Amino acid sequence: MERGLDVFFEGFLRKESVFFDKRALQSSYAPETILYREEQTKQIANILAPALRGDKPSNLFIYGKTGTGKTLATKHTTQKLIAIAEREGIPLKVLYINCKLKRSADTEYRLIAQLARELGKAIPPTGLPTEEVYRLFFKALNKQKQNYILILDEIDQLVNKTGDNALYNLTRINEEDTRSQISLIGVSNDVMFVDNLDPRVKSSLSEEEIVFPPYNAMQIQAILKQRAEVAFNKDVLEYGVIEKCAAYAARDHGDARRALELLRVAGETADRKNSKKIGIEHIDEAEEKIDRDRVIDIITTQPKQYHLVLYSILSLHPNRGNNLFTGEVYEIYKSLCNKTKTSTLTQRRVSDIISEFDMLGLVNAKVISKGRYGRTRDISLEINGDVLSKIKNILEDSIRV
DNA sequence: GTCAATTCACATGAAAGAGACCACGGTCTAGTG
DNA sequence: CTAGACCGTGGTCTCTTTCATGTGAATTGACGA
Repeated sequence: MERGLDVFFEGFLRKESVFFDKRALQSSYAPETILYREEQTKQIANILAPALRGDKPSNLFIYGKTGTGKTLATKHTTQKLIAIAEREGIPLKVLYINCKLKRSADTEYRLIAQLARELGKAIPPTGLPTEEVYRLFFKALNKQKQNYILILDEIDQLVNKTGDNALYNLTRINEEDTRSQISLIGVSNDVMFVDNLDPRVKSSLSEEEIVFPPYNAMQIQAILKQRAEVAFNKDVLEYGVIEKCAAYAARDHGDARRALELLRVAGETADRKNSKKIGIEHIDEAEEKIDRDRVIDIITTQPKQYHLVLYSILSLHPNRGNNLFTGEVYEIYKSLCNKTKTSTLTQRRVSDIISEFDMLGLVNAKVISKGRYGRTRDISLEINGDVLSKIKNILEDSIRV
Protein backbone atom coordinates (compact mmCIF):
# COMPACT_ATOMS: atom_id res chain seq x y z
CA MET A 1 0.00 0.00 0.00
CA GLU A 2 2.69 2.47 1.02
CA ARG A 3 4.63 1.56 -2.02
CA GLY A 4 1.58 2.14 -4.15
CA LEU A 5 1.15 5.61 -2.77
CA ASP A 6 4.75 6.48 -3.46
CA VAL A 7 4.32 5.43 -7.02
CA PHE A 8 1.15 7.40 -7.29
CA PHE A 9 2.62 10.62 -5.97
CA GLU A 10 5.72 10.32 -8.07
CA GLY A 11 3.65 9.62 -11.08
CA PHE A 12 1.51 12.60 -10.24
CA LEU A 13 4.51 14.83 -10.03
CA ARG A 14 5.88 13.75 -13.37
CA LYS A 15 2.59 13.65 -15.11
CA GLU A 16 2.17 16.21 -17.75
CA SER A 17 -0.57 18.63 -17.09
CA VAL A 18 -2.48 20.78 -19.50
CA PHE A 19 -2.23 23.59 -17.01
CA PHE A 20 0.56 26.05 -16.84
CA ASP A 21 -0.87 28.32 -14.18
CA LYS A 22 -4.26 27.27 -13.00
CA ARG A 23 -4.78 30.35 -10.90
CA ALA A 24 -5.56 32.37 -13.99
CA LEU A 25 -8.89 30.59 -14.20
CA GLN A 26 -9.91 31.23 -10.64
CA SER A 27 -12.34 34.00 -9.97
CA SER A 28 -9.96 35.73 -7.62
CA TYR A 29 -7.40 36.20 -10.37
CA ALA A 30 -7.02 39.75 -11.55
CA PRO A 31 -5.72 40.10 -15.08
CA GLU A 32 -3.69 43.13 -15.98
CA THR A 33 -6.27 44.43 -18.38
CA ILE A 34 -9.95 43.95 -17.96
CA LEU A 35 -11.65 43.39 -21.26
CA TYR A 36 -14.85 45.17 -22.29
CA ARG A 37 -15.08 47.12 -19.09
CA GLU A 38 -13.16 50.24 -20.06
CA GLU A 39 -16.30 52.29 -19.95
CA GLN A 40 -17.25 51.18 -16.45
CA THR A 41 -13.79 51.40 -14.96
CA LYS A 42 -13.47 54.90 -16.32
CA GLN A 43 -16.75 55.88 -14.71
CA ILE A 44 -15.73 54.44 -11.39
CA ALA A 45 -12.42 56.21 -11.60
CA ASN A 46 -14.16 59.48 -12.39
CA ILE A 47 -16.40 59.19 -9.42
CA LEU A 48 -13.68 58.19 -7.01
CA ALA A 49 -11.02 60.57 -8.20
CA PRO A 50 -12.02 63.45 -5.90
CA ALA A 51 -10.73 61.30 -3.06
CA LEU A 52 -7.24 62.12 -4.24
CA ARG A 53 -7.82 65.75 -3.46
CA GLY A 54 -9.15 64.87 -0.04
CA ASP A 55 -12.78 65.41 -0.97
CA LYS A 56 -15.45 62.89 -0.36
CA PRO A 57 -16.42 61.01 -3.51
CA SER A 58 -20.10 60.42 -4.19
CA ASN A 59 -21.61 57.22 -3.00
CA LEU A 60 -21.86 54.74 -5.79
CA PHE A 61 -24.15 51.92 -6.56
CA ILE A 62 -23.09 49.24 -8.98
CA TYR A 63 -25.28 46.53 -10.31
CA GLY A 64 -25.20 43.79 -12.88
CA LYS A 65 -25.77 40.07 -13.08
CA THR A 66 -23.34 37.56 -11.61
CA GLY A 67 -20.11 37.16 -13.48
CA THR A 68 -20.19 40.49 -15.24
CA GLY A 69 -16.98 41.72 -13.72
CA LYS A 70 -18.38 44.09 -11.11
CA THR A 71 -16.17 42.99 -8.29
CA LEU A 72 -13.18 42.68 -10.51
CA ALA A 73 -13.56 46.16 -11.96
CA THR A 74 -14.14 47.89 -8.64
CA LYS A 75 -11.27 46.13 -6.97
CA HIS A 76 -9.04 46.90 -9.88
CA THR A 77 -9.79 50.62 -9.94
CA THR A 78 -9.61 51.06 -6.21
CA GLN A 79 -6.28 49.31 -6.13
CA LYS A 80 -4.88 51.72 -8.68
CA LEU A 81 -6.35 54.59 -6.74
CA ILE A 82 -4.78 53.43 -3.52
CA ALA A 83 -1.43 52.97 -5.18
CA ILE A 84 -1.41 56.58 -6.25
CA ALA A 85 -2.74 57.83 -2.96
CA GLU A 86 0.03 56.05 -1.16
CA ARG A 87 2.67 57.44 -3.43
CA GLU A 88 1.41 60.95 -2.88
CA GLY A 89 0.87 60.49 0.81
CA ILE A 90 -2.87 61.06 0.68
CA PRO A 91 -4.81 59.67 3.64
CA LEU A 92 -7.16 57.30 1.87
CA LYS A 93 -8.16 53.80 2.66
CA VAL A 94 -10.31 51.23 0.92
CA LEU A 95 -12.23 48.65 2.88
CA TYR A 96 -13.64 45.72 1.01
CA ILE A 97 -16.36 43.67 2.62
CA ASN A 98 -18.22 40.81 1.09
CA CYS A 99 -21.61 40.72 2.73
CA LYS A 100 -22.42 37.27 1.50
CA LEU A 101 -19.72 35.44 3.39
CA LYS A 102 -21.37 33.52 6.17
CA ARG A 103 -20.22 34.38 9.65
CA SER A 104 -18.32 37.35 8.41
CA ALA A 105 -20.56 40.21 7.43
CA ASP A 106 -24.08 39.02 6.92
CA THR A 107 -25.67 40.85 9.82
CA GLU A 108 -25.56 44.39 11.07
CA TYR A 109 -23.46 43.48 14.07
CA ARG A 110 -21.02 41.44 12.03
CA LEU A 111 -20.68 44.01 9.31
CA ILE A 112 -19.75 46.76 11.70
CA ALA A 113 -17.56 44.41 13.70
CA GLN A 114 -15.76 43.41 10.53
CA LEU A 115 -15.24 47.03 9.60
CA ALA A 116 -13.88 47.83 13.00
CA ARG A 117 -11.54 44.89 12.69
CA GLU A 118 -10.25 46.19 9.41
CA LEU A 119 -9.36 49.33 11.29
CA GLY A 120 -7.42 47.33 13.80
CA LYS A 121 -9.96 46.97 16.59
CA ALA A 122 -10.46 43.55 18.05
CA ILE A 123 -14.17 42.86 18.23
CA PRO A 124 -15.55 39.64 19.68
CA PRO A 125 -17.75 37.64 17.33
CA THR A 126 -20.74 38.11 19.63
CA GLY A 127 -21.65 39.27 23.09
CA LEU A 128 -21.41 43.02 22.75
CA PRO A 129 -24.39 45.27 22.22
CA THR A 130 -24.52 46.49 18.65
CA GLU A 131 -24.41 50.05 19.91
CA GLU A 132 -21.13 49.33 21.58
CA VAL A 133 -19.65 47.99 18.37
CA TYR A 134 -20.73 51.13 16.58
CA ARG A 135 -19.04 53.19 19.24
CA LEU A 136 -15.80 51.29 18.90
CA PHE A 137 -15.99 51.57 15.15
CA PHE A 138 -16.49 55.32 15.23
CA LYS A 139 -13.68 55.69 17.65
CA ALA A 140 -11.35 53.79 15.36
CA LEU A 141 -12.60 55.82 12.45
CA ASN A 142 -11.80 59.11 14.06
CA LYS A 143 -8.45 58.21 15.41
CA GLN A 144 -6.92 60.10 12.56
CA LYS A 145 -8.13 62.19 9.71
CA GLN A 146 -8.62 59.89 6.82
CA ASN A 147 -11.04 59.27 4.02
CA TYR A 148 -12.47 55.85 3.50
CA ILE A 149 -13.99 54.09 0.55
CA LEU A 150 -16.13 51.26 1.68
CA ILE A 151 -16.99 48.56 -0.82
CA LEU A 152 -19.93 46.42 0.15
CA ASP A 153 -20.05 43.50 -2.20
CA GLU A 154 -23.29 41.55 -2.56
CA ILE A 155 -25.00 44.20 -0.56
CA ASP A 156 -28.41 42.84 -1.45
CA GLN A 157 -27.73 39.78 0.70
CA LEU A 158 -27.17 41.96 3.70
CA VAL A 159 -30.29 44.01 3.19
CA ASN A 160 -32.48 41.02 2.46
CA LYS A 161 -31.44 39.35 5.65
CA THR A 162 -31.16 42.17 8.10
CA GLY A 163 -32.80 45.24 6.67
CA ASP A 164 -31.22 48.55 5.86
CA ASN A 165 -30.48 49.70 9.35
CA ALA A 166 -26.76 49.26 8.99
CA LEU A 167 -26.70 51.12 5.70
CA TYR A 168 -28.70 53.94 7.16
CA ASN A 169 -26.24 54.34 9.99
CA LEU A 170 -23.31 54.20 7.64
CA THR A 171 -24.68 56.83 5.34
CA ARG A 172 -25.27 59.05 8.31
CA ILE A 173 -21.70 59.02 9.45
CA ASN A 174 -20.84 61.90 7.19
CA GLU A 175 -23.60 64.07 8.54
CA GLU A 176 -22.13 63.91 11.95
CA ASP A 177 -19.20 66.02 12.74
CA THR A 178 -16.36 63.61 12.29
CA ARG A 179 -12.87 63.97 11.06
CA SER A 180 -13.05 61.08 8.66
CA GLN A 181 -15.43 60.63 5.81
CA ILE A 182 -16.81 57.52 4.24
CA SER A 183 -17.90 56.86 0.69
CA LEU A 184 -19.97 53.80 0.07
CA ILE A 185 -19.81 51.60 -2.96
CA GLY A 186 -22.64 49.11 -3.01
CA VAL A 187 -22.31 46.19 -5.36
CA SER A 188 -25.35 44.09 -6.08
CA ASN A 189 -26.59 41.38 -8.41
CA ASP A 190 -30.14 42.34 -7.91
CA VAL A 191 -31.34 45.42 -9.70
CA MET A 192 -34.67 45.51 -7.95
CA PHE A 193 -33.30 45.53 -4.46
CA VAL A 194 -32.87 49.30 -4.28
CA ASP A 195 -36.60 49.67 -4.44
CA ASN A 196 -37.09 48.04 -1.05
CA LEU A 197 -34.68 50.40 0.58
CA ASP A 198 -35.61 53.17 2.91
CA PRO A 199 -35.93 56.20 0.64
CA ARG A 200 -33.31 58.11 2.59
CA VAL A 201 -30.82 55.30 2.23
CA LYS A 202 -31.75 54.85 -1.37
CA SER A 203 -31.16 58.41 -2.40
CA SER A 204 -27.98 58.59 -0.43
CA LEU A 205 -26.56 55.32 -1.66
CA SER A 206 -27.27 55.82 -5.30
CA GLU A 207 -25.90 59.27 -5.82
CA GLU A 208 -24.22 57.63 -8.77
CA GLU A 209 -25.09 54.42 -10.49
CA ILE A 210 -23.26 52.18 -12.87
CA VAL A 211 -24.70 49.22 -14.70
CA PHE A 212 -22.64 46.27 -15.80
CA PRO A 213 -24.33 44.64 -18.78
CA PRO A 214 -23.81 40.93 -19.34
CA TYR A 215 -21.10 39.84 -21.72
CA ASN A 216 -22.12 38.42 -25.05
CA ALA A 217 -20.70 35.22 -26.46
CA MET A 218 -17.96 36.95 -28.43
CA GLN A 219 -16.76 38.87 -25.42
CA ILE A 220 -16.70 35.79 -23.26
CA GLN A 221 -14.63 34.11 -25.90
CA ALA A 222 -12.10 36.88 -25.81
CA ILE A 223 -11.96 36.78 -22.04
CA LEU A 224 -11.47 33.04 -22.04
CA LYS A 225 -8.71 33.35 -24.59
CA GLN A 226 -6.96 35.95 -22.52
CA ARG A 227 -7.02 33.76 -19.45
CA ALA A 228 -6.27 30.56 -21.30
CA GLU A 229 -3.03 32.08 -22.59
CA VAL A 230 -1.78 32.17 -19.05
CA ALA A 231 -3.52 29.18 -17.63
CA PHE A 232 -2.71 26.47 -20.14
CA ASN A 233 0.36 25.15 -21.80
CA LYS A 234 0.72 25.82 -25.48
CA ASP A 235 -1.55 24.07 -27.91
CA VAL A 236 -3.56 22.04 -25.46
CA LEU A 237 -6.86 23.52 -26.46
CA GLU A 238 -8.51 21.77 -29.35
CA TYR A 239 -10.34 23.81 -31.89
CA GLY A 240 -13.76 24.92 -30.73
CA VAL A 241 -13.27 24.40 -27.04
CA ILE A 242 -13.30 28.04 -26.11
CA GLU A 243 -16.19 28.69 -28.42
CA LYS A 244 -18.19 25.99 -26.77
CA CYS A 245 -17.42 27.20 -23.28
CA ALA A 246 -18.48 30.68 -24.24
CA ALA A 247 -21.65 29.42 -25.81
CA TYR A 248 -22.59 27.55 -22.64
CA ALA A 249 -22.02 30.58 -20.50
CA ALA A 250 -23.72 33.01 -22.82
CA ARG A 251 -26.75 30.78 -22.91
CA ASP A 252 -27.60 31.82 -19.42
CA HIS A 253 -26.99 35.52 -19.10
CA GLY A 254 -23.32 35.91 -20.00
CA ASP A 255 -21.77 34.75 -16.78
CA ALA A 256 -18.01 34.91 -17.28
CA ARG A 257 -17.31 33.28 -13.96
CA ARG A 258 -19.15 30.18 -15.01
CA ALA A 259 -17.33 30.06 -18.31
CA LEU A 260 -14.00 30.19 -16.53
CA GLU A 261 -15.01 27.51 -14.10
CA LEU A 262 -16.18 25.35 -16.94
CA LEU A 263 -12.87 25.72 -18.67
CA ARG A 264 -10.94 24.95 -15.54
CA VAL A 265 -12.91 21.83 -14.73
CA ALA A 266 -12.61 20.71 -18.35
CA GLY A 267 -8.86 21.01 -17.97
CA GLU A 268 -8.94 19.01 -14.78
CA THR A 269 -10.95 16.28 -16.42
CA ALA A 270 -8.52 16.15 -19.28
CA ASP A 271 -5.67 15.87 -16.82
CA ARG A 272 -7.32 13.08 -14.95
CA LYS A 273 -7.84 11.16 -18.12
CA ASN A 274 -4.23 11.64 -19.08
CA SER A 275 -5.28 13.44 -22.15
CA LYS A 276 -2.74 15.87 -23.52
CA LYS A 277 -5.38 18.05 -25.01
CA ILE A 278 -8.66 19.48 -23.94
CA GLY A 279 -11.40 18.48 -26.28
CA ILE A 280 -15.01 19.35 -26.65
CA GLU A 281 -16.08 16.15 -24.94
CA HIS A 282 -14.28 17.30 -21.80
CA ILE A 283 -16.47 20.33 -21.65
CA ASP A 284 -19.62 18.30 -21.66
CA GLU A 285 -18.20 16.20 -18.90
CA ALA A 286 -17.14 19.27 -16.99
CA GLU A 287 -20.57 20.79 -17.19
CA GLU A 288 -22.08 17.63 -15.83
CA LYS A 289 -19.51 17.44 -13.09
CA ILE A 290 -20.02 21.01 -12.00
CA ASP A 291 -23.69 20.46 -11.80
CA ARG A 292 -23.34 17.23 -9.91
CA ASP A 293 -20.82 18.59 -7.47
CA ARG A 294 -22.94 21.60 -6.82
CA VAL A 295 -26.02 19.57 -6.02
CA ILE A 296 -24.18 17.09 -3.85
CA ASP A 297 -22.38 19.84 -2.07
CA ILE A 298 -25.57 21.70 -1.34
CA ILE A 299 -27.25 18.63 0.00
CA THR A 300 -24.50 17.36 2.22
CA THR A 301 -24.13 20.70 3.94
CA GLN A 302 -27.81 20.85 4.73
CA PRO A 303 -29.08 20.01 8.22
CA LYS A 304 -30.95 16.85 9.01
CA GLN A 305 -34.44 18.24 8.97
CA TYR A 306 -33.87 19.38 5.42
CA HIS A 307 -32.75 15.88 4.54
CA LEU A 308 -35.95 14.47 5.91
CA VAL A 309 -38.04 16.85 3.87
CA LEU A 310 -36.08 16.22 0.73
CA TYR A 311 -36.26 12.50 1.26
CA SER A 312 -40.00 12.75 1.59
CA ILE A 313 -40.21 14.49 -1.74
CA LEU A 314 -37.84 12.01 -3.25
CA SER A 315 -39.68 8.94 -2.06
CA LEU A 316 -42.99 10.31 -3.22
CA HIS A 317 -41.77 11.42 -6.57
CA PRO A 318 -41.27 8.31 -8.72
CA ASN A 319 -44.66 6.70 -8.24
CA ARG A 320 -46.63 9.84 -8.92
CA GLY A 321 -46.99 11.94 -11.92
CA ASN A 322 -45.12 15.16 -11.72
CA ASN A 323 -46.96 17.06 -9.08
CA LEU A 324 -46.69 16.74 -5.37
CA PHE A 325 -48.36 19.14 -3.02
CA THR A 326 -47.15 20.55 0.24
CA GLY A 327 -49.76 18.68 2.25
CA GLU A 328 -48.74 15.31 0.84
CA VAL A 329 -45.08 15.95 1.42
CA TYR A 330 -45.80 17.01 4.95
CA GLU A 331 -47.73 13.83 5.69
CA ILE A 332 -44.86 11.67 4.47
CA TYR A 333 -42.44 13.83 6.36
CA LYS A 334 -44.39 13.41 9.56
CA SER A 335 -44.45 9.64 9.34
CA LEU A 336 -40.78 9.66 8.47
CA CYS A 337 -40.07 11.64 11.61
CA ASN A 338 -42.05 9.15 13.63
CA LYS A 339 -40.15 6.28 12.15
CA THR A 340 -36.77 7.84 12.79
CA LYS A 341 -37.77 9.29 16.15
CA THR A 342 -36.90 12.81 15.10
CA SER A 343 -38.74 15.86 16.32
CA THR A 344 -41.29 17.06 13.83
CA LEU A 345 -41.33 20.58 12.49
CA THR A 346 -44.52 22.48 11.85
CA GLN A 347 -45.99 22.69 8.39
CA ARG A 348 -45.19 26.37 8.38
CA ARG A 349 -41.52 25.58 8.65
CA VAL A 350 -41.58 22.72 6.16
CA SER A 351 -43.24 25.06 3.72
CA ASP A 352 -40.30 27.41 4.07
CA ILE A 353 -37.83 24.59 3.66
CA ILE A 354 -39.47 23.54 0.43
CA SER A 355 -39.26 27.04 -0.92
CA GLU A 356 -35.60 27.10 0.02
CA PHE A 357 -35.09 23.94 -1.99
CA ASP A 358 -36.75 25.75 -4.83
CA MET A 359 -34.30 28.62 -4.57
CA LEU A 360 -31.40 26.21 -4.46
CA GLY A 361 -32.67 24.66 -7.65
CA LEU A 362 -33.07 21.19 -6.18
CA VAL A 363 -36.76 21.27 -6.65
CA ASN A 364 -39.21 23.21 -8.72
CA ALA A 365 -41.96 24.52 -6.50
CA LYS A 366 -44.51 26.83 -7.97
CA VAL A 367 -47.46 28.16 -6.08
CA ILE A 368 -50.64 27.20 -7.85
CA SER A 369 -54.26 27.51 -7.02
CA LYS A 370 -56.44 24.46 -7.42
CA GLY A 371 -59.54 26.54 -7.12
CA ARG A 372 -62.01 25.00 -4.77
CA TYR A 373 -59.31 22.62 -3.65
CA GLY A 374 -57.12 25.29 -2.24
CA ARG A 375 -53.74 26.78 -2.87
CA THR A 376 -50.50 24.93 -2.60
CA ARG A 377 -47.10 24.45 -4.11
CA ASP A 378 -46.74 22.27 -7.14
CA ILE A 379 -43.50 20.45 -6.41
CA SER A 380 -41.35 18.47 -8.77
CA LEU A 381 -37.77 17.30 -8.51
CA GLU A 382 -35.11 19.01 -10.54
CA ILE A 383 -32.56 16.27 -10.00
CA ASN A 384 -32.30 13.40 -12.38
CA GLY A 385 -30.39 10.36 -13.50
CA ASP A 386 -27.38 9.01 -11.69
CA VAL A 387 -27.18 11.96 -9.32
CA LEU A 388 -30.55 11.01 -7.97
CA SER A 389 -29.51 7.62 -6.68
CA LYS A 390 -26.37 9.07 -5.22
CA ILE A 391 -28.37 11.66 -3.36
CA LYS A 392 -30.77 9.03 -2.18
CA ASN A 393 -27.85 7.21 -0.63
CA ILE A 394 -26.57 10.33 1.05
CA LEU A 395 -29.97 11.08 2.48
CA GLU A 396 -30.64 7.55 3.66
CA ASP A 397 -27.27 7.60 5.29
CA SER A 398 -27.96 10.84 7.05
CA ILE A 399 -31.39 9.96 8.39
CA ARG A 400 -30.69 6.28 8.89
CA VAL A 401 -33.75 4.58 7.48
C1' DG B 1 -75.78 30.40 -19.25
C1' DT B 2 -73.89 34.21 -16.28
C1' DC B 3 -72.21 36.27 -12.26
C1' DA B 4 -70.82 37.05 -7.65
C1' DA B 5 -70.06 34.75 -3.35
C1' DT B 6 -67.99 30.96 -1.13
C1' DT B 7 -64.46 27.89 0.08
C1' DC B 8 -60.42 25.23 0.31
C1' DA B 9 -55.52 24.37 1.51
C1' DC B 10 -52.28 26.20 1.92
C1' DA B 11 -48.97 30.66 1.29
C1' DT B 12 -47.02 34.46 3.50
C1' DG B 13 -45.88 37.75 7.40
C1' DA B 14 -44.81 39.21 11.94
C1' DA B 15 -43.58 38.41 16.38
C1' DA B 16 -41.78 36.06 19.79
C1' DG B 17 -39.38 31.89 22.14
C1' DA B 18 -35.62 28.53 22.80
C1' DG B 19 -31.08 27.43 23.02
C1' DA B 20 -26.32 28.07 21.60
C1' DC B 21 -22.69 31.29 21.82
C1' DC B 22 -20.09 34.96 23.91
C1' DA B 23 -18.15 39.18 26.79
C1' DC B 24 -18.14 41.60 30.83
C1' DG B 25 -17.97 42.46 35.71
C1' DG B 26 -18.26 40.84 40.26
C1' DT B 27 -17.24 37.30 43.70
C1' DC B 28 -14.79 33.51 45.51
C1' DT B 29 -10.69 30.72 46.08
C1' DA B 30 -6.09 29.40 46.52
C1' DG B 31 -1.47 30.57 46.27
C1' DT B 32 2.19 33.97 47.34
C1' DG B 33 5.01 37.11 50.02
C1' DC C 1 -2.67 40.84 48.23
C1' DT C 2 -3.40 39.08 43.72
C1' DA C 3 -4.20 35.97 39.78
C1' DG C 4 -7.25 32.92 38.13
C1' DA C 5 -11.68 30.14 38.43
C1' DC C 6 -16.41 30.60 38.48
C1' DC C 7 -20.82 32.58 38.24
C1' DG C 8 -24.82 35.75 36.67
C1' DT C 9 -26.34 39.07 33.46
C1' DG C 10 -27.12 40.74 29.22
C1' DG C 11 -26.15 40.67 24.44
C1' DT C 12 -26.35 38.37 19.34
C1' DC C 13 -27.79 34.72 16.10
C1' DT C 14 -30.17 30.90 14.20
C1' DC C 15 -33.90 27.97 13.92
C1' DT C 16 -38.67 27.36 15.18
C1' DT C 17 -43.30 27.96 16.73
C1' DT C 18 -47.50 30.64 17.17
C1' DC C 19 -50.85 33.50 15.60
C1' DA C 20 -52.89 36.12 11.96
C1' DT C 21 -53.89 37.30 7.59
C1' DG C 22 -53.87 36.66 2.49
C1' DT C 23 -55.10 34.48 -1.93
C1' DG C 24 -56.64 32.54 -6.73
C1' DA C 25 -59.71 29.95 -9.06
C1' DA C 26 -63.06 25.79 -8.98
C1' DT C 27 -67.50 25.35 -7.17
C1' DT C 28 -71.86 26.75 -5.80
C1' DG C 29 -76.10 28.80 -5.95
C1' DA C 30 -79.02 32.65 -7.18
C1' DC C 31 -80.76 34.88 -10.99
C1' DG C 32 -82.51 35.97 -15.42
C1' DA C 33 -83.09 34.66 -20.36
